Amino acid sequence: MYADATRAAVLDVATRLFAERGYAGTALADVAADAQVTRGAVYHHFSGKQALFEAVLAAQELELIERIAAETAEVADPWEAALAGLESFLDRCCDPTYGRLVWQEGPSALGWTRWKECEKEYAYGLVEQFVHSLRGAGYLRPSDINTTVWFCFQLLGAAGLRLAETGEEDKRRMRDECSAVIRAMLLGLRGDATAPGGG
Amino acid sequence: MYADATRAAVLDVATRLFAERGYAGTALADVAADAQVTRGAVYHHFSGKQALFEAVLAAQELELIERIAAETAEVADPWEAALAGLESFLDRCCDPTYGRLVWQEGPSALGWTRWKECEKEYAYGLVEQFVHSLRGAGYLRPSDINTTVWFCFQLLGAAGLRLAETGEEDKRRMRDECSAVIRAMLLGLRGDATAPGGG
DNA sequence: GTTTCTCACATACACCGTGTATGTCGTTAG
DNA sequence: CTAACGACATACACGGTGTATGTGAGAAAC
Repeated sequence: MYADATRAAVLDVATRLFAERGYAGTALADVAADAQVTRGAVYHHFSGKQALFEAVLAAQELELIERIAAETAEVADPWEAALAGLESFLDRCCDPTYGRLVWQEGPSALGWTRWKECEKEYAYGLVEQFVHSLRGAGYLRPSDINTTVWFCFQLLGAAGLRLAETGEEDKRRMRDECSAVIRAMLLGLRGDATAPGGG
Repeated sequence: MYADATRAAVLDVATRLFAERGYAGTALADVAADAQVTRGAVYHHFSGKQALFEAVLAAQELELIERIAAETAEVADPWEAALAGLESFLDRCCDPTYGRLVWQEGPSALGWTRWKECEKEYAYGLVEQFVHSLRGAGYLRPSDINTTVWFCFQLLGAAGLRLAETGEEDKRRMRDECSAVIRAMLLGLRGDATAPGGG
């Protein structure tokens, strides 16, 4: 019963190829060939190209939210928890495939609407939680919460993209620069304008 | 000599269809049909689908940067000029097609790299100018300027997307909410943390 | 133990969309 | 009058998705 292994191999190859060549630039024939099966096998396990991509995406996002949940669980203060989540996210984005798949290929491949639907389950939902808890703790100046969530989410996406296109040698530095700019912008959202350095 | 009229008609229809159905969802046959010509005419005036889209994009962006240049020319203070540019941009984004074409379909249609190349000429370049003048005037806390430009650019994109997906009846309110959140985030980038209300 | 059923794939094909090569018609220049 | 060129239309080749059908191995039924 090698079915699971086949499925995993297809998913693995698809992850790599979608990240390397993009969604449109990757034919299912290429995926099948690299996984050493035929297109028939791919269609047996996934209902189509888009479904395969969504599976790839889900795997990427699940890995992220588990990591973030683990690293923010012990932090009591919502603001500190959000910053911890940010750092965790930025670390994940240093993986070249993550940012490309989720932030770049995602909207392009699934279409704007469908992508956002998927994201609701993962990154977007996570940001929503953090922002709500920040507001609950009185950290945010009053403005429409959904709009705030949206801009925070896009801020993370901007970092993901930036890191995805940054060469391996500059990645560490870029990660820290992204962190600094995002932190500064987030401070702008606070009702109080005092900045506690970092951490 | 109806060549110019034909070209304009194709460009016009393409703008509408790309905005309504997306890049991938629009076949050149549909464009040709709506413009009451054949695909041959489309290929006569544009070298291909991507080139047609780039022409559509360029027209959208040119309209924007002219408007922004006009409305910010008389503002002396760089910070106020940037805010004036922001307002002008947000107004433009209330046109349902602009945000969708530039921020949503753009990267998807042209691919990440090519889109950014195109944007350098238009919106991205404009943001770059504003940020440089802000830094020149000492408004920005020291951090990597390119990263700052990038995040500001993406902040605008986030607003463009948000407004593109907002219904006509909520657009005015959403516009103002976007303005408020962006202004707050921008204040976070200032060296001084004092917020002069708005304006 | 042979038949049958189903799972996991492979093969073959129909359809759609792009791009390109070629054909046609009207206008203009010499 | 014809030769050339611009502005299209027509026809076709190619690549890619999705779907329908074929096949072989193993489990289940009897």
